[in-house]
Amino acid sequence: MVGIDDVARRAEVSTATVSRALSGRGRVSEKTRDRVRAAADELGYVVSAAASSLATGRTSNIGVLVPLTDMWFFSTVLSGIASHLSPRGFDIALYHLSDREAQRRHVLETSLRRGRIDGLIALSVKLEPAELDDLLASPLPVIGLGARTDAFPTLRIDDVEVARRATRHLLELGHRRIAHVGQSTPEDDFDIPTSRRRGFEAALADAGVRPAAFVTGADFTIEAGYRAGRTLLEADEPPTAVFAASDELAFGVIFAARERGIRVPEDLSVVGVDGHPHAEFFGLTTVAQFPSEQGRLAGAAILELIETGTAPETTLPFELVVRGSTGPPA
Amino acid sequence: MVGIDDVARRAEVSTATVSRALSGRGRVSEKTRDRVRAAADELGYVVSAAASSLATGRTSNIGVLVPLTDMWFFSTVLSGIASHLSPRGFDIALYHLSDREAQRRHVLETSLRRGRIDGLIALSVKLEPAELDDLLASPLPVIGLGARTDAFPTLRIDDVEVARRATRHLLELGHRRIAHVGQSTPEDDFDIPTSRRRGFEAALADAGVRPAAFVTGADFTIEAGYRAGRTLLEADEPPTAVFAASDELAFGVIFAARERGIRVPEDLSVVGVDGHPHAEFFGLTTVAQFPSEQGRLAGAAILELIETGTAPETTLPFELVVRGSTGPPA
DNA sequence: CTGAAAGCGCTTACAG
DNA sequence: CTGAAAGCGCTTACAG
Repeated sequence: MVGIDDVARRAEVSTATVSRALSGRGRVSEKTRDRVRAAADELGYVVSAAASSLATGRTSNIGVLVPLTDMWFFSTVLSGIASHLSPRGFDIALYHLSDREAQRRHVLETSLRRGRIDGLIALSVKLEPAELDDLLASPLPVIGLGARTDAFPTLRIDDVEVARRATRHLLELGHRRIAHVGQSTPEDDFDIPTSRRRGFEAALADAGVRPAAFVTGADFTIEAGYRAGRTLLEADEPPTAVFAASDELAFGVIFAARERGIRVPEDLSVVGVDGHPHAEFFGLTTVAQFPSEQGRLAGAAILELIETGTAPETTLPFELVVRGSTGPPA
Repeated sequence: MVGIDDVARRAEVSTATVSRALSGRGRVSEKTRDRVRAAADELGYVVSAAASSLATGRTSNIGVLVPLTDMWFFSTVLSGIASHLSPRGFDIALYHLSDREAQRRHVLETSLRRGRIDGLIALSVKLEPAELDDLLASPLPVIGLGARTDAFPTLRIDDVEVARRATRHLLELGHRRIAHVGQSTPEDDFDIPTSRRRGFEAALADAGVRPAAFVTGADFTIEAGYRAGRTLLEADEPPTAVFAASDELAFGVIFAARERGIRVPEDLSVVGVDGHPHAEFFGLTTVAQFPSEQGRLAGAAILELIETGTAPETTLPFELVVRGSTGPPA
């Protein structure tokens, strides 16, 4: 590997000058700078990440902590993050957080603490209090995206409002037997699925309508939606409308309906959340969010936090997109 | 940050002994080792990645080079890679490769050469010859997954065979007017879409059947499949069967058929490639591959390549899964 | 089995 | 504007 000494020799300057010329920090005459750059180019010199990082304490590397689920959403956010960070010279380190206790501890107590990253973006991650302490015990700047927490600045859509908006849409169409499909856990006020359920309940309460049914164990997959849909539609008095906590869930509900010969939207209206690229093809009414843009904003926020020490709490936009999967009840 | 000196002081040994005790390299008495470990635990000491990497030349970090497309496939492969590497103490660095020339050069000439990673997994990446030279000019071990190349060891399904299998299935059902939807580029013999087209053509040639139609500009998205489907089905003599180069494409074709009131499979049979989790819900017949397992194998292969200097060329398994989207022609 | 010391390849006060 | 030198925090021959 060609090192800084090779460049210094070729440009006939000291390594200190090479470092200054290439990094842009410190004064270097234009003439010298050009000579150094030329030498570096000719030799194909690239600064060693480890050496530079050891000397400066900075890594030009941002970690992204992701749960293992909801592939479309996270990969879209990731590409948004990359599109902001990559042009600014930052690399991305990916940290998966599984459900396995030991694996999670290892990531939080070891992987994230090796000093490999300058900051962390935590995507919709739900951490136990002890895990949160682990994370906060390190001096690592952290930006959250999605889940609510007071522990670090977070970008998020207002999930309660999102759910309210979707549910109100069904109410306005005249529905009164409305079910919800999601993954809320009653003990936890802070996670995304539970906020969406609360918004659903709040919208119904405002209208003086009682929820027709809940399916709450459903993680955000098409399979879970399908199972939930079957359960709901087999009931004696099935709902005329379903608010699903994600588009994938909604797709599953639609498949379950189709299988039973229940027409959408004539017999059953379905609304989701996300703005998944497939939603258009399903004709799915949904509350769209914008994960790619969210990723860009998260990239900007972590750089700001690193540089200035603070970053604002940000509420992200969403938008009801009405398509053919919702209509008035029969 | 607590450093190796703090641990050495607390355990009353030298830093050399701390290093040996914690890394497991070199002889250390059991008693000393326990004392060092206890001290490290109490202090919450984690080895600095930069310092360790500078001293050893190893990073415990593997790069993954991904194109920006086909989210489901790549995120599934990624999680397979993580599931192999993470328990072995390796982190993952993500490198996006866009279509932008300047961005690509930067990744290949700079990002990948900072010495940040011990090896690279290149996912279905199609590189220009000059780009390939860039990549090979560095001493970085590389494993390919997907695209064929002689430049480094590659794990791949035999895409020609995959396409043959799918097409033969349609022929065996009795179809003779069969179209193909994909993204092949006639100039390039080595990429995945073109191999799939060749397999399609070969299977038809074996049966003495002429292709009904091609749509070749279609990247592997549901949108492209929808557009291709419309084009094919508007023709004077539409095909009775379609082989789509990916499941997402196939979904799009199915939506296009549904929109025109063309029944699947009575009026149109559709077969895809991938084994996408939605395929089951569409009742899509497909040639399934196993991206999560592919990721695990790629993780194992790159570690083997780093350790031994060689890794075998590997052909990955696939499997025709017959569902309701294919049947005999009317 | 253990320690003192050199060295990994940069960056950056400090002098000039 | 430029250079000599210390230092970033580890690892690892080399001695003992």
